[in-house]
Amino acid sequence: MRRSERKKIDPDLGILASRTLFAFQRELFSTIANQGHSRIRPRHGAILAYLDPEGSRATDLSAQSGQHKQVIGTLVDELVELGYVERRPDPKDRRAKLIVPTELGLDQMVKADALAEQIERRHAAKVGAAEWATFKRVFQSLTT
Amino acid sequence: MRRSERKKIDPDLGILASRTLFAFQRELFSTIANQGHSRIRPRHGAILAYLDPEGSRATDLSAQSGQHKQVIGTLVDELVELGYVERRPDPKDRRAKLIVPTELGLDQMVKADALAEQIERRHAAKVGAAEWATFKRVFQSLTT
DNA sequence: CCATATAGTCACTAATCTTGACTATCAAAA
DNA sequence: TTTTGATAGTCAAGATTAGTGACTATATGG
Repeated sequence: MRRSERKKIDPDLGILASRTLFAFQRELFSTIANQGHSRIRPRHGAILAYLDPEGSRATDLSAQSGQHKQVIGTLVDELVELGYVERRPDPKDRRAKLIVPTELGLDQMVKADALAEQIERRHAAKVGAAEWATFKRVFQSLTT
Repeated sequence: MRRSERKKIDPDLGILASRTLFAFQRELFSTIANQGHSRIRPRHGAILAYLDPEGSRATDLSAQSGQHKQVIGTLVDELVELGYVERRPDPKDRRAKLIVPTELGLDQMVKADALAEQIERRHAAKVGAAEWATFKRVFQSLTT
């Protein structure tokens, strides 16, 4: 059997992960674009996916998303520009700033979370609840 | 519970996929760098992961990797430069060219495949063979 | 021979990632 | 209190990666 064929029948973890990631992003961002959030790109997910409604620090977002602090800074600039978040001084640490979602940001976050859940429910319905539970448990254990 | 905490306990599919992908790429490419292939970057995986030892067409690589033809062209240029592949006319179609791995390219492909398998075996050993089998089956079904 | 589709490349633009250095502030030891 | 080392965020620059439209050569089916 040719190598490319073997890869098609039994794709490795990297191939599966990248396909899943890109399909997920495509669906989520194209759907959410139709719900009033057409200006944001998958990129901005690094912020919005982890942001707390009460506000988060850039450093925490950096650690959670795995992006460099520099990248977080740029993305926050863009999201401020687009009206999704604002920067406020952190009362607990004068070095730090809190990234706080605006109304618009909160709306995006709620909708994105709902969409993610909906996508997962669809997969779960397709493969069965038990299999899905196993899948997610194993998946999560890989990244720890 | 804070949103960021919830995301940590029960990360969505996108978060899991991106973590898995990046961890996999990091490990594979840093290990393979120590095995004599330090010049190639994860990016080149789009070619090398799908390349047939007998040679593949740019169009097929483009379809399999999901990259634009233009990107494939650039990556092939680089891999030619680095001595991993060469372009040969396709005897079956004079418009097309076959991207054929050199000795060096074949060596990388064999090692990369072995490493991917090794990473998966490690995960399988950790979670148990049955769970791993279910995991991979469900994972694969997501992308079809 | 002709019309239409396909393989690959060129040229260009936009987006994204990575690094190193720098200022302000913190936290804790001397 | 002062010093020392770490941390938060930003600036600036460069390297890497992604996306588009147009173009040439060849193929395929009438």
